[in-house]
Amino acid sequence: MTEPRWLTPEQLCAWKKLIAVVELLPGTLESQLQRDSGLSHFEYFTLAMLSEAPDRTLRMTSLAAQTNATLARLSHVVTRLEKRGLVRREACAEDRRATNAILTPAGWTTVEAAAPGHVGTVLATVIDPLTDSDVADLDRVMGRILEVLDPSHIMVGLLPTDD
Amino acid sequence: MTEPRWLTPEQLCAWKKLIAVVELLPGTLESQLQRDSGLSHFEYFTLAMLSEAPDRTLRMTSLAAQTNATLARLSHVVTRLEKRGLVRREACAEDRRATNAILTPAGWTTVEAAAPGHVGTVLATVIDPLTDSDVADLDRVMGRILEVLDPSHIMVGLLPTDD
DNA sequence: GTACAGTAGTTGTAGCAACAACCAATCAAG
DNA sequence: CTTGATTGGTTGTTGCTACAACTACTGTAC
Repeated sequence: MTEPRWLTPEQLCAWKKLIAVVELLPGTLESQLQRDSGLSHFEYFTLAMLSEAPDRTLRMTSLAAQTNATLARLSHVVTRLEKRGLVRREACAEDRRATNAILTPAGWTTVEAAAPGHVGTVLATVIDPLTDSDVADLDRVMGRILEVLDPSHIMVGLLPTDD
Repeated sequence: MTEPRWLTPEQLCAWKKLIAVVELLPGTLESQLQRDSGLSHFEYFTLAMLSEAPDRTLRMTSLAAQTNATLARLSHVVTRLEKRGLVRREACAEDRRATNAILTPAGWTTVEAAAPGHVGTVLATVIDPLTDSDVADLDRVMGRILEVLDPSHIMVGLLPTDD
């Protein structure tokens, strides 16, 4: 085995901060959504993706890709959302293997109601502490990391538009 | 209800990238550690904290603080690590309510063996894609976000030193 | 048309984390 | 010393995710 590389003090310091954010941020978002809207972040995200889709409808496979989930995980989650009346399933006419997930009116109401609180949390925890130039740096640095983590750029559309 | 604030396009773009990193990075670290060392990231982190502590010993409460875990979660994890012979418990002499967690020799060997692979993954996914100036920006921006997420700076010591 | 590989999705199971209930030891007040 | 509050830690339950097995359908080759 070759002598392993190590991090410089500057790299270590930055790394520690990144890992701390990675550990703490999901919990913050999760608990706000859970408390204010009774949704996990993944559930919110799933509803949000559907709310932006044409006819508020997406194939399970494509919804799984947009939410960065496995089909199995998505299937379980959609089952729960279906039981709560926020989403319904429908057989796909063109390909009878396929299933469409459709946002119900109740689901639309739910995601519309949840969005402002969620965005408020994002603003408070991430955006407001940063200057415009910080935001630009964040964008650039995360972009470089993503080139490694997600070379095919599957993670794209997020958050619903307000309008 | 007041008109909710929204993100500017630049902010939204940076936010999307941050959230993508936050979603993808843990899985990458997790699977490397699981595959190469049979440890979850949290287990590795727990062992790493102990390996840096004086006498490789820490009170459960203080270990929980350093790993950003609840006492309940830590207790379960230490039980598992104890069954694997990587950690042992010992009643605390000064305060008989307290329990010390102690890294065993086998635990030390395990964390020493796991560290290079883990650090290699960190380098490959996060550090190497960045310039020195990117690293400095990352440090500054994450620092600002952490001021909100973790004002008391509990998350500090990480990763073992090589030596 | 039928055999076979690949695609779409569901479901069962096992393992881990969050939450809450719980026990034991300490500390402070009278 | 004994009551009550606090701290330190463990354990049981519940819910969610990963993994693997399975069904069902499609398309292609023969």
